[in-house]
Amino acid sequence: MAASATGKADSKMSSRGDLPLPRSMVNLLRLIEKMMTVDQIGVTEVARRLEMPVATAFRLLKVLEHCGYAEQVPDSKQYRLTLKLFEIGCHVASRGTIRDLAAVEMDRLARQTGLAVNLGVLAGRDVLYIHKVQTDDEKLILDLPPGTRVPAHCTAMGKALLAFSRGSLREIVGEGPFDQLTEHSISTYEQLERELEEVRRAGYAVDRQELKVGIWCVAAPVLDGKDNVLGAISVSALRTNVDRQELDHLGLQVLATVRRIASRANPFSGSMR
Amino acid sequence: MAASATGKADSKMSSRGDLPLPRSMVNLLRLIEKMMTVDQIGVTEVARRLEMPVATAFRLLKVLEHCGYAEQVPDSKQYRLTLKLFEIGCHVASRGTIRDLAAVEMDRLARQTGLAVNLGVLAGRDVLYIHKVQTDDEKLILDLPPGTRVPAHCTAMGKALLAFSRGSLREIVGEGPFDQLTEHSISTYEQLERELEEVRRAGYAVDRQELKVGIWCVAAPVLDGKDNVLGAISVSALRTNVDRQELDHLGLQVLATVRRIASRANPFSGSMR
DNA sequence: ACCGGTCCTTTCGTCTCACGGAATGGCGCA
DNA sequence: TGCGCCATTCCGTGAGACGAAAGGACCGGT
Repeated sequence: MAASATGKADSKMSSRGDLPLPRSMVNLLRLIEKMMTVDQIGVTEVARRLEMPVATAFRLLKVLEHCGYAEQVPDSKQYRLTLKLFEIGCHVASRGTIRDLAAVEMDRLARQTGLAVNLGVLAGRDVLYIHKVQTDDEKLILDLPPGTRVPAHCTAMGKALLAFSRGSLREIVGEGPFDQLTEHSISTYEQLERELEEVRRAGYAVDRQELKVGIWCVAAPVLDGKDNVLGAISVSALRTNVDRQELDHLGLQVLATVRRIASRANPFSGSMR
Repeated sequence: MAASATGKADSKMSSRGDLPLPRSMVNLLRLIEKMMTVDQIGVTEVARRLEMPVATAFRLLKVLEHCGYAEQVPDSKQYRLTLKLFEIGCHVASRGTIRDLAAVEMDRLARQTGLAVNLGVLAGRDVLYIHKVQTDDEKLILDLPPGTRVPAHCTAMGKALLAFSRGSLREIVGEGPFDQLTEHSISTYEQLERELEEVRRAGYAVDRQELKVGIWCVAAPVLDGKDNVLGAISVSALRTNVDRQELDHLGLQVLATVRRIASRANPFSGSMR
């Protein structure tokens, strides 16, 4: 992530405006992002929302349609995204991540504990959930479908990921103060730093109602041979169903799980974003 | 040096003939599709594979990078897709499909039957798998992760989808003959037509080793109020674990499941204005 | 039926800006 | 040390993206 600080020590001010990026292509991606939030959308509304003439919006939509990313609904002549992006997204997720490797072990852990198990990676300052295994009724408690983002600082998974990440913590999450999703959420940078130190000592992270009242989570990172963080596994439980001792036991179970996952991942090392 | 002898050939395709599509945007999408198949890729290889000058490939990659769709891995200065496309894909899948509605009922069915349960939709002549619920050991038998495509004519799910689809069968699957994935697969158009008639009569479809030897499947479509096909649910079992009677019973269970799913989907329907 | 509105679609002249050849500099390897 | 491969940058040029405006289908109201 490099960042800042004197990449090219010359006097050229390069704040941000001087990198000339083709507008048409950027607009195409902007259109995709707009379309993913709505069910279907017409040409003129695209033009309005993206601030471009209708002819341009029309051209963009036709490109998406021609390439199979969008389709025109017959009745209303509006456009909607097809599932092609879903296909692509699934490919990306099972290629660049440990999802497939982890799935089997996650099942085992879910069976052992009877709790919901999640797999996620760090995406900026958020946790991005990749895969989940949960037994029916847990859906009602806390459902984190694949593709969901949650601020890292208030989840066990996020803390596990942050604690073992390479980059500087400050660059990743910023200075704070952080949003508090519950009254128990971490809010200051110093608090987070102390917590992560504790996570590193224990090897796993604990979340006591920091994300949602009534929920406790335990999470541990999956590391490759060179201590890169490939992702993290978490289990979530109703606070009323576990006590402190069980929490420790859960921690050990999660640790055992991530070690088994790690041992399946030999040849790779890539750090996933 | 690599005589890139091939002159430009043409670029404007294609079936439509007279609609001029911006090459730059189409190339951007082509790049995404190429990148999804590899772990990481460099500028020159992109240029080679997509038959474009390196400067163009470089520009495309920078657009993806700037918009968060790709990142440059520090060591090898090559590029890889980030999980942004995964996020987008997940949004699309849970917006335009019945995945979320179906998930709970799929769990129930998996528990009742002890079998693997899949949800899919029709994508051209293929079935596109959206979601699955399976118990651990079934993974080894037949694993169809989300995003997978399988020819519709040789799966129970595909037949369930085709049987209740609106469009003309011939336009969807073509004339045949169809690929046979096993010796039991349907291969001719007439055979498929007869089979679909049977499916419409029974209300559910059966696959006896047409997709994979040793596997039997049962599937039924999820219909909305206006008999549009929203998707289909299937269960898969080892042939040695079920007999004919159980197959009928499975059919009824699947039918009950899809009806329950359909009853959850009142305000929405696959294609409303 | 008529009219006004909204939307999708098409056309066309203008000039932007994407293109692509070529040069640069870094890196690994023989 | 030199060679080869690579990512990155530069720049002149003309293909082609842009965007205003017109065309046409549809709808709801009067």
